[in-house]
Formats: sequence, structure tokens, C-alpha cells
Amino acid sequence: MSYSIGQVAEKLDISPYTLRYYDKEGLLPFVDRNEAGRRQFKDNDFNFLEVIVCLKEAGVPVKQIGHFIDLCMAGDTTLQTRYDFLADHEQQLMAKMARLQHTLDFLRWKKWYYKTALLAGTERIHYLPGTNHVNPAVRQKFERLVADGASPEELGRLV
Amino acid sequence: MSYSIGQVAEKLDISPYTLRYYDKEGLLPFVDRNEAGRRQFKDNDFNFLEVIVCLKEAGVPVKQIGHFIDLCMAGDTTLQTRYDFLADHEQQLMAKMARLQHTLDFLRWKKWYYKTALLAGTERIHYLPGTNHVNPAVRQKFERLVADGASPEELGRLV
DNA sequence: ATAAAATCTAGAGTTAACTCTAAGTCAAGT
DNA sequence: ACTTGACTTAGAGTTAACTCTAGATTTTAT
Repeated sequence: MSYSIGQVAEKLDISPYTLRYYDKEGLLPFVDRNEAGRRQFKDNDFNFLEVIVCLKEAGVPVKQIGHFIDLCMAGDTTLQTRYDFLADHEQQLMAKMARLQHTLDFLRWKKWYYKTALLAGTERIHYLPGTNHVNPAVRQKFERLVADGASPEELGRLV
Repeated sequence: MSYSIGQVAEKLDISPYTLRYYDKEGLLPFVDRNEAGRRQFKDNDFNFLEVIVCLKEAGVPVKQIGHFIDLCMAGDTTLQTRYDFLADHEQQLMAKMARLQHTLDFLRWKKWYYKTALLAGTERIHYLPGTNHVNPAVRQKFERLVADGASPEELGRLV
């Protein structure tokens, strides 16, 4: 079974332009061509394509993905290097997810801030008296509520 | 207490160039200037800066962050809009984290693939006999191990 | 007092990752 | 046979988010 660039693009939900760009950047050395020079993807190619999509999603730059594909084409002598590459990006991805969890927590604290302001009808309830400056104690109050067992997502939910 | 652009840059671990760029894009309308025209950040400004950094980390484009800051400057009539904005990006961030978890799982399956290949000394153990194509059953074997209680991170770990 | 470091603006340059255009070839349907 | 649409390449254009340069001014340190 073989697939045109358009069919692959549809399956992966990326444009044919992007696939050609990846090819230009050396990410698709495994793709066959027919007599007329058109790309003919085969089933096994999706194993590579899945890796490319995965690394993209993980935030790995195209150049580095190209490097990994080079290692794949080089054969068994690069198995350890490939493992190390993936292990490295696994660590980076875990670190990123931890950062995003903090970001999410912050977003929820701000939601709580606006929820309580909305209920009061004004943001002034969070200000130090006579100023437009947020009272630092407000943040601490939120942290206390979380420490006392309330989940940030619960606290941030309005209705 | 007030802070120069350099001091703020250091605290937030971004360059003064970037801060000036944010200002140019309308993200810092709250910053005061001294007699000579230099930026003078005050303690309360860090409440805004924290939000900017948070939204950046969440992947929100600079233009949209500028829109949010505009809402902040507009006063209490925009409280609901601001809440909705944060709730929207909370959802987007959760969706992204779910995608990243899948990406991480895929990365770990590939680590297991290379780990087992390394132990065998060759990637051929994963190929269909007489081909260079990966046996689809290999992926299923990994999934079965995970279903039987092994964690993907355990399976992917070498040594 | 003076040198060095930090800041200012306007605007140019950079980079990554697409995204598209042009001009041509090939394939599928009527 | 012919039209329509998918594909090819080379190369230009776009966009976002910085990142830097130049030339002037201000602040800090000796």
C-alpha cells in the first residue's frame, strides 16, 4: 500500500507544504519516488512520521529532528545515541510539563482573584485601602485556602 | 521601592531588549517614567508582570496578552471578560498538557523500542523477517506490558 | 571630574517554521 | 481528447518574537 503526499498530509493533519518543507530539511530521506518523481509513502514510513510528529509536539526544533532521522538511517551503531536522544527529550518534556503545571496553578489563582472581585462587583476589594495596588495578603489567603484542602481548580470556578 | 529595566529583567530572567519590545507592543502601559524618561517599575507592577510571564508560558501570543492588559487598565466593567479570558486559556492549557502527556507516553514507547533493540544488539529484532519494516505486533506487545501494570517510564528506562 | 555602564528611541536584522507562487508535469474522470 | 486537480521544484514571502545597532543621554563609581 502506498500514499500520496496529500493523503499523508490529511492523515497527519498537516499541509502538503509542510511535508515538502520537512523533506527539504532532510526529515524524510526514507520516502520513495515513483517513475515521475512523485513521493510515494509506504506503511512503514508512518513509523518515522509518528516520531517526527511526536518530537515536533515535544518542541524539538526541525534541525534536531533531522539529526535524529540521520541517526535512524545510519543503522545499529547509533542505537545508543538514539536512545540517549529520546531520554534527553523525555527529561526536557517532563520539565516543561512541570512548568506548565505551575502556570496552570497561577492561572487558577488569577481566576479566583477575578471571581471574588466579580462577586464583590469591583476589583477594589483586593487593593490596599486608598491605593490601586493589590494587597499581598490576598495571594496568601488563596494559598491558605489551597493548603486547607481546596483544589485550585475548584476555587477558580465561577457560577 | 522602584526598579530599573535591568533589575526587572534580571528578576524575571528575560533580557531588557525583550522588556522594551513588550512595552512597544503595549504590554507595559502601567510602567512609570522618571524625569529623564527612564522606566521606573514599582512593586505593584510585578502583579502585571507575573501575569504576562504566565500567559507567555501558557503559549498566549503577545498581541493577545496586550489585549488582556488593555482590559486590566479599563477598570471594573471588564472583570467578567478578564475572567472568561483566563478560563479560556486554562482550558487550552489543560488540552495542551493532555497532548503532551500522550507525547511523553509515545517517547517512552520509543525508548523501550530502542532499549530492547540495544539489548539484542540490533534493531532487526523489531522487523518483519526479511524486511526493514517494523513489525506492528511490537507496538502491541509494549501496550500489553503497560496494560498489565508496567509503567511506560519503567519500561523505557535502560540499565 | 570623568570614565564606564545603563538607559533611551527608532529602526534594522535575525531566526524558525512555515506558506505560498510560478511554471511546469502527471493522473483521473467524462 | 481534454479538462481538472494533484503533484513537482526553486525560490520568494510571511509571521512572531525577539535581538541588536546607532547615536544620544543619564546614572554610577572611582
